[in-house]
Amino acid sequence: MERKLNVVKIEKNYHHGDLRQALIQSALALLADKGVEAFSLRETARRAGVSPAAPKHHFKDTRGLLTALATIAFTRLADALEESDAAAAQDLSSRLGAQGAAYAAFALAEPALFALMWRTAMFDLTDINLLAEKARAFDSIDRLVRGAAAPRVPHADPAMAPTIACWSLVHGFVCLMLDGGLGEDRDAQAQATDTLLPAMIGLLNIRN
Amino acid sequence: MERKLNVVKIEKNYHHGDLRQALIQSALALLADKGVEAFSLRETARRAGVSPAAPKHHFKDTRGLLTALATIAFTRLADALEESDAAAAQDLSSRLGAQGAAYAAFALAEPALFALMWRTAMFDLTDINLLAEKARAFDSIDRLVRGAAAPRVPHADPAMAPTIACWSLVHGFVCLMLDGGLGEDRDAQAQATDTLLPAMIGLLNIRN
DNA sequence: TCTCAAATCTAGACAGTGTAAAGTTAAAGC
DNA sequence: GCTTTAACTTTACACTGTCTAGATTTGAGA
Repeated sequence: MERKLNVVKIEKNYHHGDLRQALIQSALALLADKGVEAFSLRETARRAGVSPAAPKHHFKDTRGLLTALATIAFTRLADALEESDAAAAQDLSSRLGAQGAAYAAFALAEPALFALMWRTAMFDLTDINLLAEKARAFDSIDRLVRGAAAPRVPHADPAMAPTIACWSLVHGFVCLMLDGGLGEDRDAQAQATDTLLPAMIGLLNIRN
Repeated sequence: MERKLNVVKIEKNYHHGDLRQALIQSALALLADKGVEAFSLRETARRAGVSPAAPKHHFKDTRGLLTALATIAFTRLADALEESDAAAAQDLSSRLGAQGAAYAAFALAEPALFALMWRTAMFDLTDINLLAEKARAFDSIDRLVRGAAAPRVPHADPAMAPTIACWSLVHGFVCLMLDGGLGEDRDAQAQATDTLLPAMIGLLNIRN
């Protein structure tokens, strides 16, 4: 029954070929489908067509897989922020608006992935790749708010107030929206993102 | 062996007396101990000294219990916000600072309970008591930011920008801090709450 | 006081979960 | 071609939530 003639190995092999990548894809799909709370390693393996214990060879455990997913999430966020800033106009306020919109757009496009990023009990927060991507995202914000020439200081330093304020404002707004703080109406949420968010950013006294 | 003479029934009865309340207490303790992710209905029952299925009579399921806990959380937050405003000075900026500090203090004092409030997939977001307490908390913020005389409008209304901005800023800051966005150093976090948060609120253009 | 129904809890079971240990298969290295 | 090693399966165990049926206690009515 099984045709073994195909050069491209489509039929199920014992060795998968690139199971690691396949698992990540399954996991991303599962996450998007069911959300963070309903995520399951077994279901991920099932979707990839392998046994429940197969992932262990590529990720130590669920935590390991989720660490990889969170890293991907931070990569995508950092990319989105950098791109939005590169494409934006020259004046600061519109650049701030563009980056805020990019942040919100990313979160609304992949809410489960965005939620995972902040479920720090679920993955390894000290993972070096994850930290790098997270720092890249943060730097993108900081570079815009405090200026490319501003000296790097610890997060808790008073000089960081504008950056953290900007980040907090947008992050908080997005979280409240996704987590039911601003009602459940999807249309109202979209409208809030389009009109309310820029207005809110405009209330912030940022000048560099 | 068992002394039945005590008027106050201390020994273990088949009927617990007030299992509902006991379960809530166990659940709150468990939540504080292990966090939201590690919460378990069976463990809650175990701590209350009853069988795994006992909670069903008082809460339909885990979701039901968590809805009760989230309602308690919103009640406490609303209380804290109202009290802080009642005790604060008269000028707007210090009142804003006080309420922001109260919000942060609540979240830092009970991080797991605070986290639960926004895990909207875990409980019944349409519960009428929960909605009432949540609205009370929101009204406390809105009353301060937009003034007691300001007309009530939908959340997405442009007039809401100051309120949502204020809430988003503080909420986002607290979330970032609890979820590792601002590093893991507890001392730095405490310092950030004391010095950075007021500075950030000061950056907001609020006048009513 | 006795009885009986309702409320409350226990016991047992089932389908899920994560993951550890041991066995099987295929590929790679010599 | 043979052996080693990596990749995967199988099996098993301890958890989880929740369903069912049954046991116990309480309280209300006769």
